[in-house]
Amino acid sequence: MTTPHRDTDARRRGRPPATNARELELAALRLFSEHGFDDTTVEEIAAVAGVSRRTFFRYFDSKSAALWHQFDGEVQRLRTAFDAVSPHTPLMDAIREVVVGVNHYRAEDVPELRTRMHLISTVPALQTSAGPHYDAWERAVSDFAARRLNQPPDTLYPLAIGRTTLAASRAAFDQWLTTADTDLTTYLDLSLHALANGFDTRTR
Amino acid sequence: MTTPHRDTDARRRGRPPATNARELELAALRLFSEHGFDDTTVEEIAAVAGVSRRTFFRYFDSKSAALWHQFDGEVQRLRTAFDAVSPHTPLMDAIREVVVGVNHYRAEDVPELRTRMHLISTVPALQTSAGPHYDAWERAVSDFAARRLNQPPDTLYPLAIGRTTLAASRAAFDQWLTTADTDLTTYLDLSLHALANGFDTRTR
DNA sequence: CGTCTATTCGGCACTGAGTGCCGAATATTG
DNA sequence: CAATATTCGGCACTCAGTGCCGAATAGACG
Repeated sequence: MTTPHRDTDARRRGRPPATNARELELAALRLFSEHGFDDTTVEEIAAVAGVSRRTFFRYFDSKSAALWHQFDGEVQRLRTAFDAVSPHTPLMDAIREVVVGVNHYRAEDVPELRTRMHLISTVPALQTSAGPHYDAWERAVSDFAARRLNQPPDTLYPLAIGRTTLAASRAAFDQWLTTADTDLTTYLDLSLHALANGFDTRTR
Repeated sequence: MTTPHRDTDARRRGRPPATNARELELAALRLFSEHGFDDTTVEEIAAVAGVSRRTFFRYFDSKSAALWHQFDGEVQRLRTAFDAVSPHTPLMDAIREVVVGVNHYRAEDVPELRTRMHLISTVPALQTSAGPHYDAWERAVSDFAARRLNQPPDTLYPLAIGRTTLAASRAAFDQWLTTADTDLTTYLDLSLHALANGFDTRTR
């Protein structure tokens, strides 16, 4: 991850930044939607934000990274939510509540979220870039599970719980994308309940 | 996926292929291990196999695709195994048995498998390319679950089952990679049992 | 105000992945 | 031997990503 310029502004010394990650992200999101990911060059994204190609790569490691900016932010919100959860809530319940809680979006943010997730789940070149971002998300869950189970995070159970939690959540996202207007959190809750039930078809 | 030259040989007409996907895969695997993925150029891989750079891209869509050749083959073996499973075996049991069954490897194939999986799970540029390959694997499971549940494959339950099955299997693979010599299938069986139990910590 | 220093920006040059195109090479068919 | 089918190699091109360096622009300090 690039850590170029701290967003927290108390007016620093040198030349002020001409843009920021968020602005570049929005420019990328717009162009990707209009012309497609492959037919958009970094040059064009940078131009929309009013900076040079070189500067784009100071904010993002790759062309696709711009789309993962918000997602990466969710990882941090996940971790803080896990830190705040009651130690008496059973493990899988705690995970479900945290994931669902982090995914409450304001109505005005939903269209952008839909656009981004639609791109991520349809454009092959973007699926291709998902790996490291998903890993970080999974690790947040694995670390929590590891603390609860009193095991190292890279052992079977914590690993499996982190990975399957993301897997179930992604299924919920995909389902949400193809439906008209059911709430995202409804699908997340459903999918994570199913996970905690071992997909027992009798209990549905 | 590139479909360049049918491997099934009954001696066709034109100029005979100078290499094949398997040979290129082995060349890539060796160079990636020795010099690292990033420090290996497609030019070098092609040279080891005795062909030109241009020809490499006739067999694989990308430099990383060479490493996924065997994995992609497993998807087909998964599908045929699912077709052969007894309709009376409960869903999650069937999935576990099929996945475990497909992952029995001959002892002489294990070193190559370890090398490949180690590269896949440690090199960022390779994690980055995993998405589409994982998707195909998941879809094989989702399609089976969909038939069993009598639902379309792109609905919540089949989707979630396909994705979480891969997630649990990958956790088992990772655990197997970090241990010395426990059998892979042992971990797979453990992880998929845990999945079917909803990671109920009381039953362990 | 003038100078120093910190920080970002823009441009240049370079490597390497991936692609389109076309003629050369090499096989079978008749 | 001629026709046809198929793969190969090479060239040229676009674009992502990176290292480097000087220019630009701000605050700090005399």
